[in-house]
Amino acid sequence: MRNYRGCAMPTNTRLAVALHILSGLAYRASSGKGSVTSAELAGSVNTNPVVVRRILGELAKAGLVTSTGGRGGGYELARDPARIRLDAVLVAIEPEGLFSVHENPANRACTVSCGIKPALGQLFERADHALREHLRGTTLADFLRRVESAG
Amino acid sequence: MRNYRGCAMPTNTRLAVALHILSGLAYRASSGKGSVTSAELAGSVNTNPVVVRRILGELAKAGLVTSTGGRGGGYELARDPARIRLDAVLVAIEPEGLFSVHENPANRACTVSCGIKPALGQLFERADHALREHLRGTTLADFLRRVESAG
DNA sequence: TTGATCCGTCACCAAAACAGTTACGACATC
DNA sequence: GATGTCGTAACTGTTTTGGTGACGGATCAA
Repeated sequence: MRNYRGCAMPTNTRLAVALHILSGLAYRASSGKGSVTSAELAGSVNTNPVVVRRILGELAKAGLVTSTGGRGGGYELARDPARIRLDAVLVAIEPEGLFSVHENPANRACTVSCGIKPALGQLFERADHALREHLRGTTLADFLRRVESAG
Repeated sequence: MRNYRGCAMPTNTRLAVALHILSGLAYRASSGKGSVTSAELAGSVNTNPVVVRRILGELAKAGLVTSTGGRGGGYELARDPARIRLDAVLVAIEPEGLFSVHENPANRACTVSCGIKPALGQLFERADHALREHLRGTTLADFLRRVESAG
């Protein structure tokens, strides 16, 4: 599908890249190896190490990964892949939720205009919650198994 | 929250505007009046009539509204608000789903890189489905009641 | 101590999408 | 025919994203 400007949809690939990175870390952890550098991960994702480090920075802030600097340094999962639920990844990457209410000031003469914002806020909050609940049912270990069986 | 560039999140307001517009049409329908012009709706949303018409074009393609040109023309709901489920609105506005897989070519030497795309595709498809199922539980009539009680 | 890595972050660029605006043709109604 | 409305094109400005180079600071090995 194309939008009215004839361009493809936007939709971030940042969640996809985050899951790719985390799968790489989980895969490496299952092999018993130590930390992984941003350059190695960038080679797997086929992008630039800085892009990988930016996303890893958000995952680190959320407590999902840890990093060590210097020679032999890199990134590791902060805990076992079976204890990382995918809703935590979504929250780390998109902390504000997926939908947003328009900021346009309300037209005081219009009933709909005056009531729309709280109604939308409640609707979007519940929709985000439903999405997170769904993702909560899958762990990173589950996801890695699907990646390995798909390859 | 702010992202790495210090800017606010993106996230379309197009779904919010679409629900605002549809609420306006449903509200007018409940008053027994006829069609509503894009200029009237733009006054409620506080935006430009062309922005409203663009979104209404997508809703019309999805069969949710109809339009009539010429003097006295405008937009009307295609069916009763109690028979419009909000998942249909999401599909009309975001037909490709909310998430997308990165297009970077796979690194053949990497197990994760080779298996990530089908795994992400399946995960995102199921997440979108869960979200649509949630929205399916609310009709435009339900939503309008919340708008009216919130005002 | 020195050097080699590696993270963390900044600055910059190009591509893409959205919101807003003006304009104009097509069409229906009066 | 005049009026009013949709449908759409073109353009601008703002914002986000992805990609790239650069550099300081931290860490580790020799």
